[in-house]
Amino acid sequence: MAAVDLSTHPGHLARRLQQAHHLLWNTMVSEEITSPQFAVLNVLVAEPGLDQRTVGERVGLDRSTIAEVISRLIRRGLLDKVRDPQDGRRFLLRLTGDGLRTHRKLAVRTARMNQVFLAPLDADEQTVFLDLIRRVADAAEGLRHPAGSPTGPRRPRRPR
Amino acid sequence: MAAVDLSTHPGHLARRLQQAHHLLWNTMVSEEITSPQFAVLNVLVAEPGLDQRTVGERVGLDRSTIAEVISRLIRRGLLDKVRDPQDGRRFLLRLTGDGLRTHRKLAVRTARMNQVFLAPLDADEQTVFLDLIRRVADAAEGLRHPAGSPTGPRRPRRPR
DNA sequence: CGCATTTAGTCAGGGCACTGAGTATTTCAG
DNA sequence: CTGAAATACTCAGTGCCCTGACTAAATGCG
Repeated sequence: MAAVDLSTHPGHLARRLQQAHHLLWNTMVSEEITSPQFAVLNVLVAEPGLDQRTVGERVGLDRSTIAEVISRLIRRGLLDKVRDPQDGRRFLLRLTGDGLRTHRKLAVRTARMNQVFLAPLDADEQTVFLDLIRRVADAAEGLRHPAGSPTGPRRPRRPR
Repeated sequence: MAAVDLSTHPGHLARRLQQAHHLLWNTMVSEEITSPQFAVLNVLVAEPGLDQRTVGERVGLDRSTIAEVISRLIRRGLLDKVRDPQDGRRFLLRLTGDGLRTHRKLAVRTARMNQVFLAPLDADEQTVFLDLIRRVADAAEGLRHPAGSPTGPRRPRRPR
């Protein structure tokens, strides 16, 4: 019987943590707008007019996934997408009035939800918790793009 | 500009953590067998002959998701599913020889992967990390089934 | 016994997440 | 200027994850 204790496996715990968060989000924040969708709105509040790829980079989603999320937000009327006149490959993204209102409303609820979510930990532990997750996630992501500029403007590339 | 710093949001960090883990799993453990699939194999190593629902409960998956995961494992020939002669609703699950061998192989690699994943933290921090995640996830799950037995044998229920 | 309730599993539908292949546009070396 | 390479995006395919509606089997009260 070589079975392993899953509760010592960070991957398994990470999945359970995310599921727990998803559940709480649905009950305390919104059943319509998901957490990744909110993350996209949030990026565009700070930086209107970004293109899809960059938004995906900011929130940590690949090009395929960010395209789906964005199409749902557009369908809901929270976002607009227009061709970049300077670069015909890009689509520039901008919140609609509705998108901005939705973001404001959800931001409040999200803050409340985070408090409830972290309530089992005291203030010090909460800080440590976030810090440890960040360090592990950053390190693992770093294994993918070993060197390279940490997400620069991404304009020219030496063509060999 | 009421944008929020996502790096202080546990939900966002949890998602990034899981993505990072997924990536590392694919490169260090297996591209065929996923982490949830391994979790199912692992449960059945310790407790052969469980039914679907209970397996799902052990690994933290609802009945729909566990059904999909199990059907993939059966398709790969790692699992067998037979009707419970005692209870015609249930399917009893059991590893095949291939399933057992696969579990043994992956268990080794998983242990190595966990070390790499947690390498950015020192030994004490690793313990704290796992403990904090567990506490937050457990508490949030507890919000769903407010009272009730914590996953007992689930036999009789008082019928009002 | 007989029917309502509970329970195990399936199915449809929606959303997140990745890879790999393909299209259109831009950029740059020659 | 022209063709190769890079870039932004789309599409197909796979897998995880949930809810809600449904089917079939078991259970238990009356």
